[in-house]
Amino acid sequence: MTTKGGGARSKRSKRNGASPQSVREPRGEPPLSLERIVAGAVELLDAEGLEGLSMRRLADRLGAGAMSLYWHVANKEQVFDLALDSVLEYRASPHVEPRDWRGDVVHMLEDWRASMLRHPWSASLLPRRALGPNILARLELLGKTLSSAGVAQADLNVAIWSLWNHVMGATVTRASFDLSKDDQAAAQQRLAGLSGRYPTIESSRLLLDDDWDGAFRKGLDFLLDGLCP
Amino acid sequence: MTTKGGGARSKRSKRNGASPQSVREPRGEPPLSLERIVAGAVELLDAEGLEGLSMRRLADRLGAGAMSLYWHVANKEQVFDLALDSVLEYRASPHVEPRDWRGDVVHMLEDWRASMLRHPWSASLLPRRALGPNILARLELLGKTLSSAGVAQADLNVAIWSLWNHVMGATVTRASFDLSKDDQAAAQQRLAGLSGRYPTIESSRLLLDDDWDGAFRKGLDFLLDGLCP
DNA sequence: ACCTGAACACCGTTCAAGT
DNA sequence: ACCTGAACACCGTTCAAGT
Repeated sequence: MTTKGGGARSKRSKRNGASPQSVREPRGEPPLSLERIVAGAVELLDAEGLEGLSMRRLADRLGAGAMSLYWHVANKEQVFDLALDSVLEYRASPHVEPRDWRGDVVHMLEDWRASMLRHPWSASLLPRRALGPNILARLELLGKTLSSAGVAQADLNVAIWSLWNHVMGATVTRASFDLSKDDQAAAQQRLAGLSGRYPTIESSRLLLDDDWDGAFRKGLDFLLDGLCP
Repeated sequence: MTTKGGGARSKRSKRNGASPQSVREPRGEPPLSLERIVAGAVELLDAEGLEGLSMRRLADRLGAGAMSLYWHVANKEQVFDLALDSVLEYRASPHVEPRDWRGDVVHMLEDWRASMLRHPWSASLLPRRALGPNILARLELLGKTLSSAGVAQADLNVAIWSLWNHVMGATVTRASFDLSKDDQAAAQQRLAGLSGRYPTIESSRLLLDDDWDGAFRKGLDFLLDGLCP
């Protein structure tokens, strides 16, 4: 009777007595495609976080038998990879004039960060073996912009990775700190309690500063200053 | 009989003599302290990676009953937090002269990165709610150095986080890419196959460039240039 | 071609019980 | 104070079998 938990969890469970299928849309069972799987995974991740995604729960949510996913997908890893890339699609603005390259870069990276913060699980997932097409497209656009802004070919990869690092580091840090404001306050408390062990970051209130957007933007400016003097 | 697997493992396997790992000290069972748990966790993580650490396997490795860990530790999360911090202890060099602050910062951050790369699992663990004493000590030292180098109080937190981001981003990226040289080559292959879809990063060989140390160092220099013009 | 349940080998954690 | 096994509610994945 292990299905009881899963069944109860899935929305609108009407006494699922002897129903052959888990409860799904009252009508029109959809056909279970790769797209539906990925979309469902993103929904589930948004709702329950990284830990909340299991193959069984995902299948249940899609109204499919527990093991049906494995026809469309090799394993759970792949579901993660696909969900991650799907969330990083970049809808570039029409963007007629290649005027302000610096503004372009800032905009691209702020959009990148914002996309990930909209799905906080993506942050801890990103530095991943599989770089999907959307991630590659973002890297390509970044590289192209930097290149046309005059970054030397020899410095290009370093510049790309440095900006990538800034986005990843800032996003991952923010996503994990944001989830626990209380812990944050507790940490600062602890700092204070240890009176004098960490005087600098205590007095700068490093752990309480929650202007993440500003810090991201200012840090990015510093980095771009160094990259393109 | 789901216990069969676990039972067979924990019964101090007398017959599977060739097992290099699960065998414990034949004599003198030690007393199972917090320190031993943390040390064992680090060993297990080093040997088997993030997925390889389970409470049961850890207990087995320590020669303890499966559930004994829970007397010393609240849950698995805490084991992760403790293992992570334990790996980030900073043995600062005596360091008499506060001469070259820039060199000091570079040294600190390279040590930080090296410590994490020695235990690749730590990279994907770090941006974590609990900042242990060793992590805080590193942040403190970094802040102090920057501050005494003349970074304005108003910019201090931004500077610290930017450098943190660089270390975290670079380390996580490197740790995950390093684990899959083949995938990396395959990715570049794929890039080439898509002829023209990603021309810039294809021609810069972004995915094949494996001078991680150099990229980290150069990116850090750019960042420091921007931070302290 | 697509989906399925049963089965296998695991998990983390609780708990009453042992010493 | 410290440790234990059994039990509970889960996992990912394989596989023979269904349609």
